[in-house]
Amino acid sequence: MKDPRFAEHLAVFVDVVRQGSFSGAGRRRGQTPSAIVRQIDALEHSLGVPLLIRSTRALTMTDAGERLFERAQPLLDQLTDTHAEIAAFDGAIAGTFRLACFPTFGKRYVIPAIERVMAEHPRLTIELDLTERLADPVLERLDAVIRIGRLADSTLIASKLADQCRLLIASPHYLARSGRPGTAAELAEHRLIDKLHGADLLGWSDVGRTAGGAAAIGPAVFRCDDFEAMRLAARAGIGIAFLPDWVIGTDVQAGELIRLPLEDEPWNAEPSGVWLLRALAQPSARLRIVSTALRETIGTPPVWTCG
Amino acid sequence: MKDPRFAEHLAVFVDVVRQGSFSGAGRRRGQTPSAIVRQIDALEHSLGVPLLIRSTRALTMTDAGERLFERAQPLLDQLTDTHAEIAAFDGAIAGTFRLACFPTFGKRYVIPAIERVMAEHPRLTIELDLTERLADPVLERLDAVIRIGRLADSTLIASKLADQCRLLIASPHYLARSGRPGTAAELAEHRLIDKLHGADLLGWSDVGRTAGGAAAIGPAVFRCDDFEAMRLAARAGIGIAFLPDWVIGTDVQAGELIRLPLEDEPWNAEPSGVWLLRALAQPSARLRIVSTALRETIGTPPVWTCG
DNA sequence: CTCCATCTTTGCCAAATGCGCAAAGCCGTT
DNA sequence: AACGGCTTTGCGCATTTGGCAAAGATGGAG
Repeated sequence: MKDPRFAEHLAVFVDVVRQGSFSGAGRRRGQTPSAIVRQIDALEHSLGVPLLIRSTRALTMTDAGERLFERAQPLLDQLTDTHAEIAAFDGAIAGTFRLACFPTFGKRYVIPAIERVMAEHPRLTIELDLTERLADPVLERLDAVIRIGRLADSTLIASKLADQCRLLIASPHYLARSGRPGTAAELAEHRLIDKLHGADLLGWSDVGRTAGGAAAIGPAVFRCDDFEAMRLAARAGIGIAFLPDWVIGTDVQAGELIRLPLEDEPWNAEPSGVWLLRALAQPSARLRIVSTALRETIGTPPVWTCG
Repeated sequence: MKDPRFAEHLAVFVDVVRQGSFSGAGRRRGQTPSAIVRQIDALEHSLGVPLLIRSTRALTMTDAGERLFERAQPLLDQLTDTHAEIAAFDGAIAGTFRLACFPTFGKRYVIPAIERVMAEHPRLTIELDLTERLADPVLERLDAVIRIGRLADSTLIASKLADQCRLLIASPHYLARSGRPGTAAELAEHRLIDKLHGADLLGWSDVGRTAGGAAAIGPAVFRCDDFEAMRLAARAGIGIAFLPDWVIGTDVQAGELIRLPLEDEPWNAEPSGVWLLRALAQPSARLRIVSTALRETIGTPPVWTCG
C-alpha cells in the first residue's frame, strides 16, 4: 500500500474523533496538539480527501471522515487482537516488558521476581518504572502496572497478586518508653510517622475515620515519602507507623515491630490487595511469565502475612 | 496499541515470507536487506516472539510466524480496501498524484491535461516522472504509469486511454531527393533515424521482421533517445523515421511529414495502445479525475489519428 | 462588551529514527 | 576450495518527527 503509516494514523484519527479535539487526543497519547495535527494532515494527504472540519471549538467529520471512522475501529481491533494473539505465543520469550510500581514494592518483590525471569529468558528485557505516581499503562505504553489498595473502576484488567492489610506498628522499646495505646483515640498522645506525599490509598485519615468521631491523630514527628525509610524509622523507635503489611510484615513476624490491632482494625474491613493491571484483554506471553514469577516470589499466603 | 508500526511491519513481514528472503523483499520494496531485517526485528521485538528462523539460504516461519502470516493478508487487504474506499471520495480533491510516462508523451499530452485538472482542483499536487524506463508503480510508489504499445502480463490494472499505430514517415523533400521506397526491402537504400536507447516496444526490428526474411535495414544516420528530436530530424529531411502516431500524427495530417504505408503496415496488425496502469483495483478519486482529463486531452478518436 | 481559557495552526529547530553502506561471516552449489 | 548470494551489524548521515512558542480563533463567563 502506498501509505505504510495508514493504520498508525488511523488510530490517531479515531482518538481525535473520540476525544473531540486534537488537544484531547494529544493528552490521551502524551503528545502535543501540533504532533497530532501533523499526523492527521498526513492521513488526509495520503487519502486525498479531508476528514475533519476544524475550528477552535468544534471538530466535525466530513462524509469521508464518518465513513472512515465507521471502518476504522473493527480494523484497529483486529490488528490489536492479532498482535495479542501472536504475542501470547510463548515458545521463545523476547522483547521488552514495561512495568511500573511503587519503589519499595519494586525493590522488595518485583526485582527478585524479575531476576529469576530474566535468568530463564535471556532475550527478555525489562523496563521497571519505580514511581509514587499512579502510572497509566495506556498513556505511558506500559505492559502492566502494580497497584495496591482498593481499585478505582477503570478499563484496565486486574488480576490479584496478593491480599494486603495495613498495620499500626511500633518498635518494642518505643512502646516500653511511651506506653501502648489501647484505642484509636489514645493515638493523640503518641508520636506518629507519616507519609510525606502519599498516594490516596494510604494515610492516617483512614485510622481516624474508622475509629469514629473526629480524627484523633497525634503529631507526625517523622514524615518521609519512602516506605523503607518509614520502616527503618519505626524500628528505630521514633514513633508509631501505619504501613502496609508487605512493607513490615516480616519485621512483625520476627518481633522487631509490634502490631497494634486497635479496635479490630476496621480499616481492613474491606478487601484490599496487590494487583497487576493491564490494558489488553489477552495477556501476552511475557505478562503471564512475569505474573507467575511475581506470585511465586510473593508466596501463597504472602510471605509478609501476620497471623 | 503499544506498537503503532505493527501494520506497517506486518506488510514487510508478508513480503519477506512471499519472497522467501530479506533480500527479495528488499528488492520488491526498493530497500536494502539491512532495512528489511531491522523492520522484522522491530516486529519480533514488539510481539516478543520470533517469527522467522533464519539462515543465509533458507527462511522458515515459526509457529507464531505461520499464524501471523495467516492473519496478516486479510488484515492488510482490509486496510488497503478501506484506504481505497475513502480515497475514492471526491468531495474535495487534494493530496499528491504520482505519474510516470515517456517524456515526449508527457510534455505533449499529460501536462496539458494536468494543467486543466490543477486549475479545477487547486489543492491537488502532481509528481510527474518523465522517464524512458518502464516505471514500476508498486516499487516506486506511483499512483499510475502510462505505458505504450502492447502490454506484458502483470498484476497491474490497465485502462486504455487511446489506440496507437507506428508509422514510417519522411519529409516531402527527403522523398523528392532520395526517392520513395515501395517495399520494406528498399529501405536498405535509405538513411534511417533510430532511437538511441529505446524501450523494447519500439524499434526497426519490427519493420524488418514483419517484412519477411533478414531485416532489411539501412544505416541509421541519426540516433537519439528523444522522440521529439527524432520528429524534428525527420521534418528536417535527415531520413526516414519509424515513430508512434502520437508523436507525428499531427505533422502527417498537416502534410509536413508523409506516411509510408509499406505492405499494409503489418507491424500494426495487432492492437496497440496507450494505457494507464495502476496497482489498486479501486481507482482513487484523483486517478479518475486525471484519467478523464487525459482522455479529453487525447480526444476520441485521438487527435493524432491519420485516416 | 471585555476578558479568559482553551483550542488550532505553523515556523523553527532539536532530537529521534530509519536507512544505505560496507564489511564480516554463513551456506549451498559447483 | 571457490563462488555467489544470503544475513547481520556498526557507523554515519539524511530524513522525519515532534516539542516549543507564538499567533489567532472562539465560546463562555462576568
